Amino acid sequence: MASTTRGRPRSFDRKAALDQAVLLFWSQGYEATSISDLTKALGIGPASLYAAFGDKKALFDEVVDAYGDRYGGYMDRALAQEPTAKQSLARLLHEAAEEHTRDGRPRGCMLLCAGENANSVEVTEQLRQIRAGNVAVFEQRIRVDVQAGILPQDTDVAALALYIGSVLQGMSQSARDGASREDLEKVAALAMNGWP
Amino acid sequence: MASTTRGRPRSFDRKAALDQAVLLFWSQGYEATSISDLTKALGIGPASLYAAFGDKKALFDEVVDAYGDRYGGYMDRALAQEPTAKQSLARLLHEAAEEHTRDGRPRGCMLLCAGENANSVEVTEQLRQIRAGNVAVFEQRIRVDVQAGILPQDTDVAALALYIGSVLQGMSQSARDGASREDLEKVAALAMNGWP
DNA sequence: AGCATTCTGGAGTGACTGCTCTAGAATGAT
DNA sequence: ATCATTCTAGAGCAGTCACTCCAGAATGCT
Repeated sequence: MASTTRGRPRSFDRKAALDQAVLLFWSQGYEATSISDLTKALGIGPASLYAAFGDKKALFDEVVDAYGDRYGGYMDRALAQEPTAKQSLARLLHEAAEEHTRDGRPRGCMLLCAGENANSVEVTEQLRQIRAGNVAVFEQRIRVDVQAGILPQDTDVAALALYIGSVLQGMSQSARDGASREDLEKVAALAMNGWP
Repeated sequence: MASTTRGRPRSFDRKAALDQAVLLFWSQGYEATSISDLTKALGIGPASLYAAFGDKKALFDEVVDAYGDRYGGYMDRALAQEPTAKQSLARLLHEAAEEHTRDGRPRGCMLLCAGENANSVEVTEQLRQIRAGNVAVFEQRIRVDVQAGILPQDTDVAALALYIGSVLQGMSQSARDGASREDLEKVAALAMNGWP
């Protein structure tokens, strides 16, 4: 470390600042989180924030990446570590019930929450495509099981993937609305009842 | 009619203006819809809008009512016109698939969309409570069937109601994200597979 | 016709938005 | 020590926000 850079050193921890920004955007959304909110929370001036991250959208891009790294890992693990698509997605839903209701962080999924009602179409569309990407990953995982004969050949793969994605979004919203982990576990269990 | 009121008559159709306001708040959300958006869409000045509706929040309250009247009736009908809770809620989900994807109106459910990421906690909470009220109605309907012996005595009524509510919210979000009516019909069908 | 009443258009309110400018402070290299 | 470099604090930018003021226009009542 100690990357020898000239000039006055930054007076705040960039990584800690990014963490704070994740929490703010997560709980309030992109549009409703102002630069002033961020600088107040971080205890720095706007110039420092702009020097470190560029403009608001660039900061948000970093926030989205950081969110995936720090809070989104359970998805990949569930998909990778279970033998069947059904077990993978059941585990994914159950872990989502936990992740969406953890104490000390905003409720629900940031990829869903932060982009709603943003005046910036760009942000809305960005998160939308990440969500669509997740559904596409579900679809791939399910297709593997169909080809392996674990699921029937005539399985409507896309419909199943969208189903899981929709339930996930519904759980996220219910978490925001105050549902407990136990509540959401039951939702996840009921949702998997519908699985072929 | 011709309610004989003195003074200069209003130059615009109040009901049509309210309709327009519903569409704007529905598609953009409470916070992201500015008074300027509304006055531009209606072709009137801000003073006229304020004289007719009060402030932004009062207008939104009327919008919420109007939305329920004009677009929310399918819920009550589904709950009232089917013999069992299962049939009621299955119909509700299938009709939601249709309602959430109708051409010529914003996608999804306004009661979910409009309040997200609003700086006004009041608005967020207002819509949240309407949603909670809907889940409570589902719960009542299910409980009737339990008491009638149609559903097992040990049915977790609250969990089932939250399940339907969550799926509904997920469908609304998926509709916003571009899912077609057919896509959502399949989601609804899969969701009802999980029903006891 | 004259008056009280109600609405309209346009300008304007203070507060906030994302963002930038400027002066100076703190560093590494020379 | 000096210098280029990088950062910080604070004021300030134009633009937008919800909302209001005001003069005048359009009505019903008398």
